[in-house]
This record gives sequence, structure tokens and C-alpha cells, in this order.
Amino acid sequence: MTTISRKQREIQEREDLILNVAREMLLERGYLGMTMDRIATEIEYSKGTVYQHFSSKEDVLVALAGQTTRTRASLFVRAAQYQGATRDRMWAIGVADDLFMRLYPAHWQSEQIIRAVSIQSKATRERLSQLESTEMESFHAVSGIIRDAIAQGDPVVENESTPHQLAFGLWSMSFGAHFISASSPNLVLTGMSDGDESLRRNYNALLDGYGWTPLSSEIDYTATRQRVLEQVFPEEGRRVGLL
Amino acid sequence: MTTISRKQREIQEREDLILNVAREMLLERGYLGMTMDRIATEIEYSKGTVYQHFSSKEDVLVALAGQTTRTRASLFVRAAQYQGATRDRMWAIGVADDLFMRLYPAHWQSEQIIRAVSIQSKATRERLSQLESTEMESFHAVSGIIRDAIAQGDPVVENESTPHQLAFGLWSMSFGAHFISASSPNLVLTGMSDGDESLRRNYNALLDGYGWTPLSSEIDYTATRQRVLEQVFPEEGRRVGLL
Amino acid sequence: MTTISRKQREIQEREDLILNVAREMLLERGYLGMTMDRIATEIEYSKGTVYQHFSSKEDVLVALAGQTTRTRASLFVRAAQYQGATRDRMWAIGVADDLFMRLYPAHWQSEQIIRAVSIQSKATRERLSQLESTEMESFHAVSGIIRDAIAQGDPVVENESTPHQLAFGLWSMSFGAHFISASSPNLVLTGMSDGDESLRRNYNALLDGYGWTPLSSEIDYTATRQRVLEQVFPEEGRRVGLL
Amino acid sequence: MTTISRKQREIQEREDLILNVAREMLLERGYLGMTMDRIATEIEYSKGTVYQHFSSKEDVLVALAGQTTRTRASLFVRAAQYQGATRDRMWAIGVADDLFMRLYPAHWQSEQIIRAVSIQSKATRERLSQLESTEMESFHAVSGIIRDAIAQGDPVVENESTPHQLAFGLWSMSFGAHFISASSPNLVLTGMSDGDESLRRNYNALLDGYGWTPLSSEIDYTATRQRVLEQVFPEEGRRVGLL
DNA sequence: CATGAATGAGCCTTCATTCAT
DNA sequence: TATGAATGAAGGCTCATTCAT
Repeated sequence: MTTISRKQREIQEREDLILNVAREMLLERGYLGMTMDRIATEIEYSKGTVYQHFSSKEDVLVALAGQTTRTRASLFVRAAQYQGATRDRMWAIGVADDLFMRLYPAHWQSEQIIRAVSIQSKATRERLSQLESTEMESFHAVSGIIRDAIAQGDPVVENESTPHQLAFGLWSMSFGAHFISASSPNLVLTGMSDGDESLRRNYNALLDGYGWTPLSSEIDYTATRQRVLEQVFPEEGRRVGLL
Repeated sequence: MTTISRKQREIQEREDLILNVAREMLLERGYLGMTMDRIATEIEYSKGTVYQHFSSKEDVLVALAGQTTRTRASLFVRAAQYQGATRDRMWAIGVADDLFMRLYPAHWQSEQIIRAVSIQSKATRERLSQLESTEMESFHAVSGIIRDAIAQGDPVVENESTPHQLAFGLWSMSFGAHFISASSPNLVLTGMSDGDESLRRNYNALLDGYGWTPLSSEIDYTATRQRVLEQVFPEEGRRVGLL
Repeated sequence: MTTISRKQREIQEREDLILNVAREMLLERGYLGMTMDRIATEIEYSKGTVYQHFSSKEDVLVALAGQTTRTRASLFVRAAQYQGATRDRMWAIGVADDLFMRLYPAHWQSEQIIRAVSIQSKATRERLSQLESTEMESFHAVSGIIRDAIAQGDPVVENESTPHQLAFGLWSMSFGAHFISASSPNLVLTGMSDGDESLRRNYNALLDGYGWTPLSSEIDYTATRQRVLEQVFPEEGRRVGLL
Repeated sequence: MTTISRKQREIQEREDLILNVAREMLLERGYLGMTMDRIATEIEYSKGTVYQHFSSKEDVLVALAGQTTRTRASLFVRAAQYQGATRDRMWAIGVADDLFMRLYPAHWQSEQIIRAVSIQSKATRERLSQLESTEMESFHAVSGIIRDAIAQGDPVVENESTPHQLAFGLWSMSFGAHFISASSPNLVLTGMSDGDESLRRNYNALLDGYGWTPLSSEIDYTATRQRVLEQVFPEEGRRVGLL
């Protein structure tokens, strides 16, 4: 029993090792620079062994994306559980998003590459749906808060599709901001002290635009952020130096 | 004289042909699926001829991105010239964005692939800055309106960096929405009648959040849109069936 | 153990095979006619396999030149160890040179092509210095004898740089004679029974010109040559039919 | 008449222009770097025009080699006409050789490249024989002096084939020395003040070895060289700074 | 004559994947 | 189960040469 579990642990560890190496390669040398050969060399096992874990290069990519998606979902779900007013819980999601970018910048960037490359791969189609369902978890963490807000009568301009639309809006905004920051850094720099700060402001403005109170002008968001970090992400906050 | 111009016209036409074929290939088969060989076969000219127009695959990609960026900039600049209240001019930009996506869906998608790929291509860095300056035109069209609003005392929550931040917010939102719609269609479909409509609503909510009046609740935006189309984009509006 | 060494032996053998095929190709079809594709076809392995042995075409070329240089150095060093008067040891070098040309005519010719081509290849510059150091071994074998002669008072017109200059002279003469024989066969044939014989005569005349005794007119060189072959190169002498 | 000759002159001039450009390219960028395209660009005419002068790339190469061979032959023939003792005339040939290397280093180097590349080109075989016959002129200039020496009873160890063999020896030595200097500069540098000086010494030693008097120890060769330059190559001597 | 667009064979190199040991 | 040699399709790119204008 012990033997087996040790073996399994070893297998798991090697799988993680492969993925870490692969991700770094993806970032540093691009999609074409991430080769099975190089991965094998780097982990000091043979190519055949790599193939024992992942049946193809594409498989590695999907696993990579999976890690990313799961990691983010876990942060988002935890953020949604923050104890407080719905608008504060919303804010907690923003903190989680920020945290994710700081903790795993490599994850985010590699995700973009994978998306761009694998959009057309048919073989992956099914696997992509697995990814999507994990992504949905994150999405639901967000729309759930909105639904809660509406349910408990918080002032939010609402109609039938508000939860989805707003969640989509926040998601889009966050995604777009990160993407543009990465691919057009100069555009961001010109006249803007900081892309992150801008995102924060727009994030709040959007919620304000939906009439969600308390409005951003009525609260001290820095304090809220501090509380969220302390209560929900103490360890992570410390790791990136925000606590 | 005629001879020369005919020849030059032919060359120009072939260049466009190459670009169109390349773009379609990029969309249908991805970055790796777009090969110089296939482009040559498709246009029914030899590989050498393709290379007479573009010195490398990367060159094709950059030209593709250039087309996209220029096309969008031209629509945005025209939209910004719409005669009306600043909030309406802002709305005209939204119409232009929508129009761009309808007129050239392929342009937009290919742009993403190029961005994702070129994040690591150092060689392109310099050329990317050319793209960026054209992109800046679009960006300035947007931030210019915001500046005008502030200058003429329109009610907008303002601070020093409002123009840039808001423009960045709108840009991010639009960008993110389009990207997600393309790469995670299911996420959009679930519970949402239409990604475009969501974007429109969030776009307005964001402006509302900045306190920009008249608020979206106070106007008939469908009518405004109609006017914008008629006055600024009559031809394009008709082409995509919005007029 | 056996398994491993068998595999390694096979690899070594294939490497030799590749080199032999490449050399012949170089001779028969020139630098441009030696292609990696053709090598692969010829050895009946795939192109990839060739690249597993040599990382580039240039690599093949350098390996080829290395073989040549090492082979010659080994013959020259052995010749220099011939037991006899210095003038006789000098003669032994001549025999070694002659032997080298008979044993490995292909080596020599391919060396010229490589030299001529690599005169401009900067990338190879460093690797060429490796070759040069092996070549230096041959050179030192020659100049060492000259130095010995001077040291033990053999009559040689001497000044400070005699060893190097004479060695260079012999080297040039041999090299030039071989090159011209190869590239202008008609020039050699006209009025000359034999390029080899001419070289031998000039070789001796040059030594005579330096005053090195016994002069060529005072000895029976055919006999000396016979002795050198028997004592130093019995196997090789037999292989080329000189014994 | 005038028109025609002007035209012909223009054609001739362009041909020279092409050849000069081609030679430089050959030296600076190697055989593969000399392309018909680049030649055309450089001379600011079209590719088609280049082909009006030379029917193929190979044709250019042969013409290049022809220039070299003719140039050298003309120097050698002039040197052989120096008025003086046969040994001095021999020396004049050495001066011509030295002069050739100084005046046209590019010629010599390009000659090697052409030889290395075109040894196997069948198409050139016939044209190569043209080259060879011009080369023979140089060769005969040398062997003619030797024959004269023998005819007029100058002390030279002779047998039936002495003229050819000695000429071949000198040729080989000069050729080899130049080649080695170019391709193994380090070998030459080590312990030798100067490749040219070594060549000169060996050249004389070889003649001495044939018993040709006056021996090199009996004459002031610097003075002879001076005389040769003044009487036979006044202009050239001045051009390279030897006069 | 001059031009230069068009051709297309051919080159070197890479890499995901397989499979005998 | 691990290994790594072998494969071979595919890719980007070059360039001598031709020929319609």
C-alpha cells in the first residue's frame, strides 16, 4: 500500500515537474520553443517517459491550461465566501483577480498562448470543454454574488440577465486590461500611472454604473482590500508583499 | 504610363490577395497552419512570388495586423467626429466598434493570434511599435472625446488621469468581450441572449459609473445609434444590414 | 555491458559511414553537391538520423577535416621517429607524405574544398583553430627534425628561423604540388613523367639547397625509402603495394 | 563607326564592372553570397542585363578566373624578358609573383574559391582548358628560362625533365605558400617573421639545390630585386610602394 | 536592348511521435 | 517501466534562370 502510494506520489511529482518546466519554456521561448525534446532534457528523464505522462504535446498544453483555470477558480471561490456586504464580496473578487496576476503571471501569459494556438485544434475540442467547465466555476463565483445581491434586495439595476451580463462585463474588463497591458505596454504607460490602478477604478465604476451601493465614492476601498487579504488570503497576501 | 500603373495596380491587388488568403488561413488553421507554401498554392502563384511581396512569414503577419489597426483607426476617427453631445459621440465610438466587428470579424480574430504569438518574438518588437502608434490613433479618438467632455463642463467624474483611464477601461472591456466571445463561446451563451448586447449594456454602465450624463437610463440609445449610422456610417451600416 | 558497447559501436560505425559517404560526395559533386538529403539517402537512414550525429552540414565538414588532419599527423609523427640520420628522418617524412596521398587521396582533396569554403565562414573560425592545432602536430614533427639536425651539428645552413622556414617550405611545396596535380592535371602531365617523382626531386633539392648533408646526390634514396617503409610503415606500405 | 565603337566600349566597360563587383562579392560573401541578384543591384542594372553579358553564374566565374590567369601570365612573361643572367631572370619571376600577390590579392583568393567549386562542373570542363592554356603561358615563361640556362651552359643540375620539374617545383612552392598563408595564418605566424620572406628564402634554396649559380649566397638579391622592379615593373612597383 | 516579375526545384533544419531493447 | 535512436513530413527560405512587356 505504502509502496503504491509512494509510487503514485512520485508520478504526480514528476507530472508537476514536467508541467512547470513546460510552462517556463512556453513563456520564455514561445509555443514553437517548447519542444518535447527540451522538456525531457530539462527534467532529466527521457522523451519516452514524458510520453508516459502526456500522450502528446497538445496534452501538455491542455494540462497547463487546466492548472491555470483550476488555480484561478479556487481563488475566486474563496473570495466569494468573504463575509460581508455583497458589494464588498464583489470587491473581494477583484482582489482575487489581482492576486492571481501577481502570484502566477506565468499562468496567465501561457493561457493566452494556448488559447491562440489551440482554438482550431479539433482533437482538443472535447478537452476544451473540460476547461470551460472549470472556468465556469470562476464565472459562477462572480455571478453568484450578483444573484445574492439581487435576492437580498441590494440596490442593483436589474433585469433578467443582469447577473450574467455584469459578470461578463467584469470578466471582459479584467481580461482585456491584462491582455492589453501585456501586448501593448506603451499604450498603457502613456498618461497612466498604472494599469492595475486603472483597472481597479474602472471595475468600481462599472459596479457603480449598475447602481450597486454603497457606491465606490462612499467607501474606503483600501481598507476593504486589507480586510479581504487578511481574512481570506493571509498567506498569499504575504507572499506577494501586500501584507 | 498606363502600362506602369496597370502593373503596379496588379501588384497591389496581388498583395491584397495574399493578405486575404493569409488571414483566412490564420483563422481557419491557426498560426502554424498558415504556411507560406499553402498561401502560394492558394493564390495560384509560386512561393517565390509571395516572397517578392513579403520577405518573411513574420512580415505577412505584421502587414495583416497593420491592416486591422489602420482600418479600425479610420472608423474610430470618423466616429469621434459625429456632431452631438459628448456622451453621444462616445456612443458613436461604440457603434464604430460594433461595426468593425461586423464588417471585419476575421481582422479582429487574426489580430489576437498575432498579438499572442508576437509577445515573445523579439525581432518584431520594433515593428510592433509602428502598429502601436496607429493603435494610438484609435485610442486618442476615444480619449479626445473624454477630454472634450471635461473641457466643456459635461458632468464626468474627473481627475487628472480620467481621459486615459476611462479610455483604457472602454478599450479593455470591448477587447475582453470580443476575445472571450471568440474563445469561450459557451461561457457567453449560457444565460446571455447576446454578447453584443451585454457589451453595450456594460459599456453604458461604465460611462454611467463615471457620472457622465445624460445617463443611459435617460436616453433612447437605439435612436442615437440609428442617427450615428445614418450620418457617419451610411454605407457601412447598409453593408452589414443595420440600415 | 555488451549491449551498450554494441550500440555504441554501431553508432560509431554509422558516424564513419556518414563521413565516408560525405567525403566521396564532396569529391564527386563538390561542396554544393554534398547535401544532407543525399547523404541520408545514400546511407539509407533518415535525414533525422544524420542530424543526430552531426548538428549541421558545417559540422560534417569540420569532422571531415578533423579526420584528415589527425590521420596525417599520426603518420608524420611516426615518420619522425624513424631511427637514423636527420636527413634520413627528413626523408621519412617525405615517405609519410607520399603514403598519405596514396592511402587517402579522398581525404586530401576534400580538405582543399573545406579550406577554400571556410575561408569566409566566420562561424567556423573557432573550430578551425582546433584543426590548426592538430595540424601543428604535423608541422612540429617536421620542424623538430630540423631542430635536431641543427642541435647535433649536422651541416644545415642555419639562422634563427631556419626550422620554421624550411618546414614551411617543404610543406608549401608538398601542398602546392598536390593541389596543382589535382586541379591542373594537364599542366603536370605535359613534359613530366610523374608529379610524384618531381615532388620527390624538388623536395631533395630544397634540402640540398639548405646545405643539409648527405646531399641527395650522395645517397641511394630508393634504398632509404625501402628501409623507412619496412621499419615504420610495414602495413601501410604493403597496403599500397610499395612493399 | 564611332557609334558602334562607343557602344562596344560601353559594353566592355559594363562587363568589367560586373566582374569587379562579382569578384568583391565572391571574396566578401563567399561563393554562395555572390548572387546574380546582388550583382545586378550593385551595378544598378537589371538581372536581365547581366545575363546579356554572361549566360550563367558559372560563366561569370570562368571569366573571373580568366582575368586572373591572363593578368598573371602577362606579368610573368614580362619578367622573363628581363635582361640579365638566367638566375637573375629566375629571380625576376619571383618578383613578378610577389608583385602579383600584392597588386591583386583578390584575384588570387577568388581563384582558389573558383577552383574548389568548379572542379566537378562538367559544363566547364572545356572552358577550363582555355584557362589552362593561358596558365601554361606563365608556366612556359618559367620553364623557358630554365631551358635557356641549360642551353647556354649555365651550371644547373640537369636531366631530360629538369625544366618542367623545376618549374613545377617553383610553382608548387609559391602556390602552396600562398594558400597556406591564406588558410592557416596562425601556422605561418608562429615562429616566422614573415611568410613572404620565407617563400623568398625557400625559392632561392630550391634553385641552389639544383646547383644553379650564382648561388643565393653569392649575390645581393635585394639589389637585383630593385633592378628588376625599375626596369621591368616601374609602374607596378610604385603602385605597391616597393619603389 | 533592358527590365524585373515569376518560377519552382532544392536546401537546411526541426520535431512530434513511435517502438525495439 | 524507461530509454533514446529512428523516422519523415513539413517548414521557411533562396536563387539561377526565363520571358513577356
